[in-house]
Amino acid sequence: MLAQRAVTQISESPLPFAVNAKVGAMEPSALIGVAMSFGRNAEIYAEGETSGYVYKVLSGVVRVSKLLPDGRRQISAFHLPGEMFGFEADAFHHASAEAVVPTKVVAFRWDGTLGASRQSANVVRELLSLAVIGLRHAQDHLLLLGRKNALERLAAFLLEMDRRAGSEHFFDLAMPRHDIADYLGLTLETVSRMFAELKEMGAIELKSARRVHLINVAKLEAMSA
Amino acid sequence: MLAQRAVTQISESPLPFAVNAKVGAMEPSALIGVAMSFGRNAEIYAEGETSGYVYKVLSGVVRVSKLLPDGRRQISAFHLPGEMFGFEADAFHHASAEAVVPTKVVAFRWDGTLGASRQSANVVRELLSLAVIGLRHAQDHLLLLGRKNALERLAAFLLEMDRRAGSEHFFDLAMPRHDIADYLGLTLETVSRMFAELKEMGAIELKSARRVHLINVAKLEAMSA
DNA sequence: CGGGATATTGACTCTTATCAATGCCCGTGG
DNA sequence: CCACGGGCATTGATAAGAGTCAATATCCCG
Repeated sequence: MLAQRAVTQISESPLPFAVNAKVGAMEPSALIGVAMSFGRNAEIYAEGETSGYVYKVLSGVVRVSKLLPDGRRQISAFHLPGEMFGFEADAFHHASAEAVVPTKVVAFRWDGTLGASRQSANVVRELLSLAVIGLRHAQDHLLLLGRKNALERLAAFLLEMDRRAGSEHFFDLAMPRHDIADYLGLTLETVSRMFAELKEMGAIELKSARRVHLINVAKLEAMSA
Repeated sequence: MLAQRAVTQISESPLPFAVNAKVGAMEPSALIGVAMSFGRNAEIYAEGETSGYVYKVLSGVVRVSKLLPDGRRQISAFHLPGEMFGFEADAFHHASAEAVVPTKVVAFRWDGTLGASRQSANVVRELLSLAVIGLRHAQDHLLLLGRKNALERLAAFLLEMDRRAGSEHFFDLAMPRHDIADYLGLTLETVSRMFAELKEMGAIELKSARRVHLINVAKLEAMSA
């Protein structure tokens, strides 16, 4: 259960550097970033910890999750290179973030409570745009968790991953079945069975457990509800 | 099924007025607002419609929801007086908003895509703060929908409503069982059964179906997981 | 090539959904 | 003032979907 936590937290090269390594579209260009590396399953920040930074993924994949006291976990999002995460309204993290695979991020100092115009207006505008996009993703995911069945959830997940990987209909999943299950609100066994079902229906093929080939995208879209 | 839609959309007094009717904490003080009234179940905006405004609740209750093609619905949030809703990253609404009870809102012109500094930096900062708070609520709700059982969901819902009503442990629910069910990802029958169970456990009392009295808050908190 | 983590598959259980009947409350009109 | 009617809520019986527990199977990685 806890084998997932605290493996290798390799915090590397805390060399402040001005931001010009543009990976995605948005860039808080007025902020100073610190590059950091994390090994597989390493914790980037934990729920309850004091915040003070926003993060941008340079390479790898990050999962943001919340835990119940008894260990049940819900992953709210996977973040791919170019995406930002870690926004908080107050001084504390209300979710935790971990590297799914070896991952590099840049941390930008950010005090959400900062009063006056200590930050450039453009940075704030960019962050607002990102936060609103995050809100939209969350609403979509609420619909998935609250109202879709297991097959619909997996179909939607595979389409989301495909789209974010470039819509080539052929991609590798960075995360294990357990993470997919915790993202989709299912058990890993059910996820596995739904993979089998999608295969039987001829909607997908699996080269290996992680290597996905979408055979019939239209069918997947129809069944993702 | 559709009896819920399009009852009375009373759009009243579209008199632009400078914002000084402070209802909540945040106020986009540089924006001009238009007051509007909506009857029970009236649509404030629909999914797919062009956006261009953010809204603030003056009185009443608003539900924001998304629908699947077959009619399954997920309510992502209920908004009470003082709260803002309707943020969009692009020109379209990705969810719909309706009045749960007769409701007054103020609509503020807002073009999220507005490039340069057409809006005051403070307004943007306030909206960012609100969006991040919305993100946090969404994460909590994802955990509820993905990982909590029916009883835990209802307990958490009642505690949320109590807190937002002033934590007097005695309040009226503005919404019917059907809306609670669609917020909690359950059926209305299950919601009703869980109310009965909470009563049997001595955690709550119901003066009527909508009038809730929290008898044992500690027990509710323990069981909301 | 071997071994541990990851994934699949099977048998069975349990929670919640579904379908259906009844009850309750409140506003309206006789 | 009381009876009626309609929306809303409760309760019951049964079914279905996903969870749980358990036994392999497979895939990397060293």
